[in-house]
Amino acid sequence: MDPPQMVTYVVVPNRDLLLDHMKHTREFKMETCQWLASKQDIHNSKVVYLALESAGSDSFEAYWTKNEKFISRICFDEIHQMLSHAEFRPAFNKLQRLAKMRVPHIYLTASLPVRMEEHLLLKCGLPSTTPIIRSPTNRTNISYNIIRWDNRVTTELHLLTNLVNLLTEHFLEGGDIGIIFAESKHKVNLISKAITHCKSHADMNFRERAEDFRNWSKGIRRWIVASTTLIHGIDLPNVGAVIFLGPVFGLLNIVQGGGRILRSGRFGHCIVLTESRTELILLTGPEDHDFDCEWEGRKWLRNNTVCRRIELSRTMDGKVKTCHDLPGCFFCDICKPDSDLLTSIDAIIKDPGVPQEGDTPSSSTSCADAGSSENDEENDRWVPISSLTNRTSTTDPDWLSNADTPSQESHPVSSSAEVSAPPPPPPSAAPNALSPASRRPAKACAANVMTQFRRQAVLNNAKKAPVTLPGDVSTSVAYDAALVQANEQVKHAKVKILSEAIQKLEGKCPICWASKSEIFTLVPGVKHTPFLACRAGHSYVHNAFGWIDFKKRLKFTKYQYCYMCGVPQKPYLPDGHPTVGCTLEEPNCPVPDFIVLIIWHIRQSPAIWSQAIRCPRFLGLTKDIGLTEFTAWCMTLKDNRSFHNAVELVIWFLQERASADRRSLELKLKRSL
DNA sequence: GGAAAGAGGGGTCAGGGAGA
DNA sequence: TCTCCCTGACCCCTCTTTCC
Repeated sequence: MDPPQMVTYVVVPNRDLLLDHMKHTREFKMETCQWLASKQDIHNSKVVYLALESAGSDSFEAYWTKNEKFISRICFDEIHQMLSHAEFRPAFNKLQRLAKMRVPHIYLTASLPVRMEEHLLLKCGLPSTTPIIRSPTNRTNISYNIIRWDNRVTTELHLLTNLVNLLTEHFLEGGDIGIIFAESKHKVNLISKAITHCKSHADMNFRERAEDFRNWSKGIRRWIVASTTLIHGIDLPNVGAVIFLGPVFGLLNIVQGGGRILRSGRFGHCIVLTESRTELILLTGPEDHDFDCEWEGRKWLRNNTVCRRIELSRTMDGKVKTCHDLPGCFFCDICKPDSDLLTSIDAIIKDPGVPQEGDTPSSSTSCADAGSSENDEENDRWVPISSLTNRTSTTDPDWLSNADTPSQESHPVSSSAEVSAPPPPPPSAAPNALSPASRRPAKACAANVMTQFRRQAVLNNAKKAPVTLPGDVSTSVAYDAALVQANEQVKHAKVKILSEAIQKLEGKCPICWASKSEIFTLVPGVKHTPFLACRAGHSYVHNAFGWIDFKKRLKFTKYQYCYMCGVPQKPYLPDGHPTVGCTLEEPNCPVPDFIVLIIWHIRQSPAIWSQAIRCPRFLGLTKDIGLTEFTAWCMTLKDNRSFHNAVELVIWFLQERASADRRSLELKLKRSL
């Protein structure tokens, strides 16, 4: 009898991509299949694909627990979606449970901005020492262009019609096809009806969507208009141009969508249309939860002076590259403002011609103005200004101050400045496996691959290509699996402290308990305003309502913390707290606003606050920290054995309080004796 | 057997209005 | 003026169940 063969499992988050992978695998004469909860027999397959929902299911956990010794590795494709898509696709949050599998894990992505590496490791439940191997994401065959148009001169739909015609007739080769990306399904429908007659978004039924995709990919329809659904995984060799209508939720989508262009290596155009009389608000800096790189996208669109590739390469690779740095590069609109494409587009913008009937659905000035509710949303994202911006004359002080760029001239200069990526460790300096210093982005390797192979082997071989799986991975893999379990134990110990507090304070006022040591029982129907009622008798209560604003600013990871009280949910659900599930009924949270109220109490009590900022567990807390910074600190996740800092601070307070109560009791006992 | 609906996992945000 | 409450919209997916 033949021994059972070892199998590679690959988790793929998109159905189209999964089917595409299976097709390619079969082309290599390899047996493959899709694993489903309802169809677990994999026959002789050596590579087995799973949908995201299947990978996070209880059925698959039971399956791999039973078959772990026959699993050679598990791979995760397009893993950056773990950050950007987890909010609306909760199945991503369930992938963490797979970190316990004692097999090598390989995480693949071509679109992970450097500032998100730590976030991704935390989200995947991986140790911070996990080696990351990167290669540059520069696509020299793509020309990036931002086209500003004036809604007093033409309409978005009319401009788009002209642009599509121009590209089709003069810039696309015979079999080439193009994509238009829009932010809303409404807009997709509108443009499809008026221009492309071919579309793709999630609300279409499977057959209609597949048919439109087939017509487009075969060139029967030269253009398709799509929501961001088509941004991932479309691997066609003949996409010659991509048009974005606005920033499309962030720079990451522009990189991803632009990446669809001519995978065969020929030159292609990436064009972003932006209305010239609107300005994108630029906040002070990227926020931790901005996983779509919306901030970088706005910064990129505001730029009128320096090479488009600077922000792209800085965001994605942490290294600044311009068109002039890359041999054989297809120049962007800043580096070659007199290209044939830009000259032709300028002519369209200055003299758009008479809009034809059907070009625009109403007398409004753009697709977004078609009288839809989406318009309101778009207005929220775009703030009109009176002055026109100009490609060559505008100097954006914010851009310049943040640019780290070698020049403020209107044209880029060659630069090899490396902004943030630290140098790799010398081969001789073998770092401690647990030391943060051991995690260094390795230099270019065979592919954009993140691996969890043996650390030393990867670090030593980081510059060699291709990466090969070392023969003996068991020690490292077992170590990582054990680390995951140890982290879980630490978190469960913390949950026990929360459980005791919740059971004690159910239906009670936590502020009365925290500030006066009195257990005040809340009566249904009788209002007990926290802080105000708790300090009854005081003439004035400082910051009695500030906690409400603080509460609105706090944003914990969705579905992982109770939205009413802030305590963790499964698998770290405290005893006495129900699972906050998907029901029509209001969840019966026993301690509403528990975390936020206790945090506010800590911050407003000088003695406790000074104790907290001295605590070595809370690095980053300072005496005069502002509310914005404090809120950001509260939402920060330190490591895999911690909850968000807010929860950690409350747990610390509960521990301190228990110690004080214990000491007080002992003192009373001594006195009574 | 195929198409459509529901579930998953549970909010967030903005805008408007009422009441203190 | 501030706080609280209500309403409606929210791009991006896949699997399972129900209905015809």
